[in-house]
Amino acid sequence: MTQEKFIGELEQMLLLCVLQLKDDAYGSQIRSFLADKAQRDLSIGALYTTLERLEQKGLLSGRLGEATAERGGRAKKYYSVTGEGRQALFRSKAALEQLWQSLALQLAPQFDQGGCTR
Amino acid sequence: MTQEKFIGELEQMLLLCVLQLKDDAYGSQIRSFLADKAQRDLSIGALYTTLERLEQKGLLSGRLGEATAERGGRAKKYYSVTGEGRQALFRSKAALEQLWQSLALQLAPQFDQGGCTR
DNA sequence: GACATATTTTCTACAATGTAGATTAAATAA
DNA sequence: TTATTTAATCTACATTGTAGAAAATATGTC
Repeated sequence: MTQEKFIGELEQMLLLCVLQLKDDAYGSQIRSFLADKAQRDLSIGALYTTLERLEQKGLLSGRLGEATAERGGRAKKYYSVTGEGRQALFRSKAALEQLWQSLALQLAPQFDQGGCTR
Repeated sequence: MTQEKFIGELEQMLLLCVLQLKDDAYGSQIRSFLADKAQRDLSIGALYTTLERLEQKGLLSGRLGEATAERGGRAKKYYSVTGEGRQALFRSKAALEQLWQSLALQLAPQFDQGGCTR
């Protein structure tokens, strides 16, 4: 293939959530985190479908939680971002950032690209 | 509706391109701009389909170019970003940015959110 | 142990967005 | 009128976004 594949906006966000939740990145935590930090409310189904797809693409890896949980309910599935996932994330960030930077430059050409003005 | 609709990643990018190209935002220009600034190569079809959808959603408005062009070929269709388009764009930016900011904070808690370290 | 309850994931289905190739339209040039 | 040029539209399909219902699997209770 000649061009890298791009990941969707929600995929980017979920990758970021998992990255930040570290050892506590599973379904409902991820969902709350996203709602809290980005004001984006997902249904359960929407969440898991996307997590599953990210795993299939190799951008996330999932492992089942310990069997000896001190609570009721099914075992949690913990996710972590793979190296490939990190790459995809930073690539997406870079692409969007370059466009925003050009815009900032156009609006205020007296500032340099670093964007630090204080 | 209870939650604002989100726009796709490519939609964001095209909105940004149109914003920056100002009075010269039409098909092939937009396409070159995107390829140049964000290293994202789109087919003709992919480009116009997305522009068309953005127009239908009211995030872009299009008008046909002047009939008295000094060249061969069909009339250009110029686009501009509507107020609604601007809003959608900044909303998307904000959501993603908040997630990235949390991450930066986690990686380097000694720095404040402004991110300026020089 | 059967049954309620709690917690979390999977299944099924459809809508929206991303993508490309071929075709059409509309202007000028020969 | 026939090329040539420039640009947009059409058609079709793949990928990503979204939600509601169902299933799985643990603990608590009688």
